[in-house]
Amino acid sequence: MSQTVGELSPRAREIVDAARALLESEGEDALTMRRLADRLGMRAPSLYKHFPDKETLEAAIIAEGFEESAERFEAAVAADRRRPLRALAAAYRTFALEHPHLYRLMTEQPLRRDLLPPGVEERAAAPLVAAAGSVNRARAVWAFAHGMTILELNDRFPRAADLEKAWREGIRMFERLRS
Amino acid sequence: MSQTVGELSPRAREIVDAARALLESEGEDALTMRRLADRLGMRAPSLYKHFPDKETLEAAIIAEGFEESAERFEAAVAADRRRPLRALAAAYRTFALEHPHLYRLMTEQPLRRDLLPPGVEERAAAPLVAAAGSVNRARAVWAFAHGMTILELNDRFPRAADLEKAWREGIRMFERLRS
DNA sequence: GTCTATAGTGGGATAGAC
DNA sequence: GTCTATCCCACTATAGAC
Repeated sequence: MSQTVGELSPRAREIVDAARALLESEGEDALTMRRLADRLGMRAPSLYKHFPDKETLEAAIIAEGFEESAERFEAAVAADRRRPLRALAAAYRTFALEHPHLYRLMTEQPLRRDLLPPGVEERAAAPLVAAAGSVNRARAVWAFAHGMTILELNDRFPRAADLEKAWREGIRMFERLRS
Repeated sequence: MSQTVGELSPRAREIVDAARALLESEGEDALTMRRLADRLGMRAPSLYKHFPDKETLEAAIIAEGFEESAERFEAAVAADRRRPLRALAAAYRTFALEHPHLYRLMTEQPLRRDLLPPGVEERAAAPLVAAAGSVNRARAVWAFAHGMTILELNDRFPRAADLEKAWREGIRMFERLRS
């Protein structure tokens, strides 16, 4: 079910793993070629023997993120076939809150699709398109989910806000439209 | 109806204006103290006689953004009392697309409320809270609108996507819930 | 309120030896 | 595939003279 990201040499794999760990623990600003090299016990210039530039390395992390979130979404729908939108929303939020920095890297910038293995984005999107019933409705649901998520990550809701309730308000609506 | 941001000296006003112009024309990365000083025909260190740090200067720009968007939202609701949510959504998107870099500055990071004149955020939010009927519903609508907006700005929808349609799908739902 | 000078910190990336 | 040395870039901010 799981699938490896492209064809990476063993050393390149280690570098991606370390890069992701650094990103997830300290955020995007901490992901520099120097700090990454430090973690790997090597010098920054050596990294360029494995990746042509930083963007390509980031794309490898992003591809992993898409593959893992796709698995989550597929499992969520499989586990609750009665209310796929609700299940997807919960899985979406959970993934983002568990991997906030990865989620930001995946969503807060234009996607370099040319640097990704083909199909990874589509696979992650497929369960939602199926559950929403149309592409436009899927876009609206995605926008709602991303908005809730990124505003929460950016600390834009009041501390006392009942976000579960706001999520439920939104999902309930989208569910009604289906019937 | 319009209101000035805090009490700024004339020179400080000029600096904020230039900073905003620089931000809007070239984006957040271009808004550096050096480039700002260049535009004003002065040296970067001189800016610190007017603002204690960059964050405070940015907060002045953000406050302006809130005031201007509040005016837009109030006018939109006044112009279409039958469908306030639809009017607000259109005004929201228009403001963001007209001022993409300002919109990013206003939404993509935690808000330094301690650096803003009191009430500016609330005033901008008020029309939506009134139109949505409840705070939680307002949060859901905001999340949808912000999601649509920022995903568009981040170029995450396919070129061919009919975003008008996706917006309509979302708004239609939220309108139905009211009745 | 402006300047010069500068501190201090960091970044991505390349050349060329081994 | 790793290294050293280095380039060139950028930033926020402060001290102190005028």
